[in-house]
Amino acid sequence: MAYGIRPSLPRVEVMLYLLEHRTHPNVDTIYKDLLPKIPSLSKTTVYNTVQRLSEKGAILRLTIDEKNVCFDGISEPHPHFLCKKCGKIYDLNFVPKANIQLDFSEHLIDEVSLYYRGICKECLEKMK
Amino acid sequence: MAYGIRPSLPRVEVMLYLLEHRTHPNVDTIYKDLLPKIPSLSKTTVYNTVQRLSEKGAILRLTIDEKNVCFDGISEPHPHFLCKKCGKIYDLNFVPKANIQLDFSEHLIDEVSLYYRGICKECLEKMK
DNA sequence: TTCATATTTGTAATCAATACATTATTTTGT
DNA sequence: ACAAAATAATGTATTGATTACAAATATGAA
Ligand SMILES: [Mn+2]
Ligand SMILES: [Mn+2]
Ligand SMILES: [Zn+2]
Ligand SMILES: [Zn+2]
Repeated sequence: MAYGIRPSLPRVEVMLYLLEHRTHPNVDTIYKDLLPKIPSLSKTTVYNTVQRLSEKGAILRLTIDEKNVCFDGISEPHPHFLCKKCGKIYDLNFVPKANIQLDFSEHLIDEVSLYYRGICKECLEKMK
Repeated sequence: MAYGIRPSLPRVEVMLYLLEHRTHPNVDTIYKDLLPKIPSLSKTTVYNTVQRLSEKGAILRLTIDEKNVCFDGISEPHPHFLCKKCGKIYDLNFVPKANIQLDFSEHLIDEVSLYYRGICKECLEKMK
């Protein structure tokens, strides 16, 4: 599987799930969706797996939703938008320029998250 | 208190606490620190208060720490840094330029968060 | 095969956050 | 000032995401 992770069945399936479902799901959603395919799967394994995958840099861990952590199979940093109405998380496909300005704080930075919140296009149209 | 919030004792004290303690505390910390001064305070009141203050725009609600929500008495948006070693949250005092580029996604955006994570200056020095 | 290691599983525990009912305080109208 | 209504605070119970932990299973090297 690369990233120095042994490609067990749950790990491969979680990784594939995240690559195929670009919805930024949480652990519970991943678990429920994979259970039919892997009946022996336990939720703890999903927790273990996303933990491992994210610490190795294979997936992104999002804290945009304060209810629970969400995950993204695309590990290149990119901005996200959370709709406060429907709860969906969208990708925003531009590269934030802010990342570059970090020289003068002397912390060692290894992660950047850019989060936007508001009402999504779809919800706006329903409200008209 | 302005922001259309009736200035009850707990509300004033929570607001003052956040203005005086620039540590981005969570509810439990606010509660424990104010309890000696307001012995009747309940944690539910602190939850209610930060909820009210943040929805009125008087304080910032941070989701940088996946364990719990943290709060900031400075309500102007500014970037934050979380140290993965010691857990401290620092202000980064530059204005991110990324915010401006949001035209072409047609969502209605009312909140922007820019979060950095890594190892803070202090922890780096201890490790030497 | 055998042993050591890594992984998975299931259950129990933790703990932040919320729900809700009760009490207290403040405001409004008289 | 008084009564009624509205708002706020409190305490307890509950929810629900996440973690801890121990037992079972699978993997890989020797
Ligand atoms: Mn994404
Ligand atoms: Mn701050
Ligand atoms: Zn929406
Ligand atoms: Zn630190």
